Amino acid sequence: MPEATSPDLLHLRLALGSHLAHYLRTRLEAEKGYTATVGISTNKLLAKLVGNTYKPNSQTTLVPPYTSSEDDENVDNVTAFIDDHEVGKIPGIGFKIAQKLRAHVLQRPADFDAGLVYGGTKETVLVRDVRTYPGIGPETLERILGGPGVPHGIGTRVWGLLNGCDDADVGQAREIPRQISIEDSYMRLDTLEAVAKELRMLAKRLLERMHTDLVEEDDDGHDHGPSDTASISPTAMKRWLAHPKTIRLSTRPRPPQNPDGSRNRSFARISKSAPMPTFVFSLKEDIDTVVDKLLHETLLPLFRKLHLEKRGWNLSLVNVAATNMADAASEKGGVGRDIGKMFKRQDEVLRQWRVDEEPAKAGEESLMIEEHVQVEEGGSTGEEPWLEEARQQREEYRMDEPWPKGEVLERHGSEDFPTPSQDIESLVTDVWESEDEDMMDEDSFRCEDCGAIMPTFAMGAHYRWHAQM
DNA sequence: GTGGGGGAG
DNA sequence: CGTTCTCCCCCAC
Repeated sequence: MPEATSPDLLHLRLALGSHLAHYLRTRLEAEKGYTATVGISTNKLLAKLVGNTYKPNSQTTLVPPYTSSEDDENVDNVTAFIDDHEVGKIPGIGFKIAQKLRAHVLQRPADFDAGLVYGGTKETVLVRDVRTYPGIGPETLERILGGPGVPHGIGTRVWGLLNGCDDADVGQAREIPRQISIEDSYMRLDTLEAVAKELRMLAKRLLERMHTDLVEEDDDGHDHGPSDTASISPTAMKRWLAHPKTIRLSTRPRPPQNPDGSRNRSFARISKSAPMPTFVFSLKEDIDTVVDKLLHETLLPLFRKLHLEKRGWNLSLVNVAATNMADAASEKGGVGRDIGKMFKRQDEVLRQWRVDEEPAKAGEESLMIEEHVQVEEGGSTGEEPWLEEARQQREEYRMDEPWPKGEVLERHGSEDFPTPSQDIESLVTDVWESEDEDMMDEDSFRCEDCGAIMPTFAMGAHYRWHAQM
């Protein structure tokens, strides 16, 4: 991995990221009541992976060195960190790809699958095993993994992942999903009567979901539309935020029995789709009436197209989806999703299944931050030299601390903080200006002493820096 | 645009 | 920790 930045700048970015992460977690919990776990590194892959290190309500930073020269005895921490992961644990490498990679290094069909739970012979294939396998590289991987239907450049992509490289964007959450689907799995579903009954229930649940997710009830004449200057209409109006243009029915036929009587599970699905009938968008008609029409005019016909044989099938899963979201849905520059609303909706959905009233504990949302953090070898714990946990979970966040975890810096004195120079302020400004424009608006701060502009979360550290000069 | 593959959380 | 339920993106046709 080429060194894209100087060690000092890398250090600064990681420190900024750690700081921001702690600030965000602190405010999220104080203002919304949600705890969060964060990973901080230079890309999404690494941030995500390292975030798993310490799970509830904490944050972890992958510390430098991120690179090492070949004559260096010690490998860089990125490699050291990622090498010990089982291949299938890498985001972007799922079950299928992992099986192919295992088969390659094991030189056999990688049959291990079902359960070797008790065997103890865990032949887990690690990233290291694949990464160092003779002849391995982007081209070899492309050949192993590539094929019909496989995205081009998969070899290069996976090779990057195995080496801790990932250029995937960290995107904004959409406020309207591209698809809404409801599904159920079954131990046995092989009669048309039963199917009709299930389809009715799925259709009803889908309609309900469409209403809670896609219908906005602006009870107040608030600022929803582009121009609502004279909209004094407290008319508790409801309106669709998006219209799914397509409805899709998919099933998962239970795979036929093997000769030897074994069950080779398959997840293969088949599907048929049709235009979404417009009557489902009626906000006046009774739900059950709409469900009935949808069932008989759309879903049942779709099912017959999907399963031409009248019987003989046995479905293990049925799914009904509303897709192809029209207009408002495809807005790209959407702001972040309101996670409070997400949990609220989840709660509504879950409530109907909840038998007793457990103390509805707040969900934990995970954050992941690119850029930054701190470090250097050996934290105070010593066991994982490449990890530094910011663990002042119970402490209140203090703006005067330059780092979420002050002790790390103490060990190395001034080297841990950027050398004071006249460039540093523009450096900091550039960093976040170019990487997070949104923060400029409401969350920026200008130092009265030196004029540096920075996000407010960095204000405390900045003043400490002045004081320490 | 449709249907299937693969993956994330 | 494994399964279930969603949701997403890509590809070939």
